[in-house]
Amino acid sequence: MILATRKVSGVSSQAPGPRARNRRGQGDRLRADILTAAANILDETGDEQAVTLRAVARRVGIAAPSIYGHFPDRQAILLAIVREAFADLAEQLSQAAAADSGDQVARLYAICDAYLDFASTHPQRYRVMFGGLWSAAEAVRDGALSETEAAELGLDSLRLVADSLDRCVKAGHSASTDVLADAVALWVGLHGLAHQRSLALEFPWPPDIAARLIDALARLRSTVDR
Amino acid sequence: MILATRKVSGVSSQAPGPRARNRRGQGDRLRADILTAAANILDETGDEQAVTLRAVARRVGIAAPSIYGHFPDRQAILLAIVREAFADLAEQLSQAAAADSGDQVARLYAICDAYLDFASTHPQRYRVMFGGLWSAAEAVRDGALSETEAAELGLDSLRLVADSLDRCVKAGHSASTDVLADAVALWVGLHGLAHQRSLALEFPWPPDIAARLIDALARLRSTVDR
DNA sequence: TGTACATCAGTGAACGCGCGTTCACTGATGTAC
DNA sequence: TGTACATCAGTGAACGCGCGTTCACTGATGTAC
Repeated sequence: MILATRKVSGVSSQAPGPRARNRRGQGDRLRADILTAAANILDETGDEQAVTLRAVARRVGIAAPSIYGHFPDRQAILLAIVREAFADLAEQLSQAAAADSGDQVARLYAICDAYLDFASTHPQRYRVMFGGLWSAAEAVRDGALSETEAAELGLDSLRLVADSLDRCVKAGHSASTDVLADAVALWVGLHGLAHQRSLALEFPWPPDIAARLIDALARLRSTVDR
Repeated sequence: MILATRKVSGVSSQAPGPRARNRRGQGDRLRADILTAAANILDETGDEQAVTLRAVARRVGIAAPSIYGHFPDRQAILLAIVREAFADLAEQLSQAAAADSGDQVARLYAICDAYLDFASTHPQRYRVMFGGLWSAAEAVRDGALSETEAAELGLDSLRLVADSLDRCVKAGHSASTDVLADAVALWVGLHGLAHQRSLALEFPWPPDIAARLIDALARLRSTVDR
């Protein structure tokens, strides 16, 4: 009985059973399974080091060397996760931006909220995206990531913020005179809040901290134009 | 000859020679040496995982088990580094605040600049302070750090910012109506910039990005009071 | 002034572990003839 | 329609490595008598 209990708890972090082999031509499915498993390990442990080839293999239910058919090495898995995470983030923001009600300030808010939501939904992944141990600089040095691609990584989000801020200015709701610079400032502020919150330390955040950052950095005029 | 060259390059990351044993009663010196060595490894590699007992011992020039006389385990070393780093940061900010010229805005700027300077001088250490793999939450869970102490970690800096902002308000230079909340927002903004810069990715920062954040978040009135 | 002895500040060898990676392989699946 | 065979999608055993930690120890240093 004790043994059985042990076994259950020991297996809890693994896939339910041995995995059925993919049919011919569908080998790429394993690639996707590897990525999800790795992302899950990351989200659960919050530790990049926990994403080992062997841990990933255990969870997927395959032998460790099977991974080499799909990724050249360990770093490639982490890089793929980060790439996917940035793509996810960009899509979430796009969706938030798509609901265009005509109220440009509401649209900017929706985008910023989506950003903060993404970070608080996947705090661990967010931390790794922005330089846990995985650092884009390192990946560039190793040649796993081109320099231009690295520079491009968070830029989609920034562009969306900048575009949205621009609309606010044009609609007369923002006093910004340098939209790009203010967009960068706003984005940095959002990142600061998102990152600090991702550390999961209790902190008595002012309830309106997000609005405070957004209003100030986007130089929004109050509703009753002052 | 080849062997000699190898030896030199192999030793390059270690202490110059074998270390002289401390005299009786001065055993605590080793503790300090261990900490500096660990901090240096961290600054050079930017990798918390590189701070291994054995790597630290190699650099100090002692045998690995000697560390146990001073630290109960590996985590204790990292925790001590982080504690020290936060104390350093607080002191830097205090020094910046001490030069009180009577111009409260200049004082606030000096404090903020000191914060950003600290981060750009020790980018790797800064990243670890704010949740590289070492996370305060983890240390609290393991009982290595009390909850109140963890909450206290960055608070000195925040208090200094809040106090300085308060002075600006009282001198009529800031329009803030909730000094604490705005101080938090300002601090979050500084952290966002400091952290993003610590990733060492090239990014076309607007030259006045810091001032932009500080002015907006501190709700500073322009020189010619608008 | 001499000496026995406790203490301090470490050392060296060894342990078991999980890791990334390599290697030669296997067996089912689809395809050419 | 049958069959030989290439290919695909993996496996299992093994390697060498550096790690954290434990253990029994050593030799210099200071101190009590």
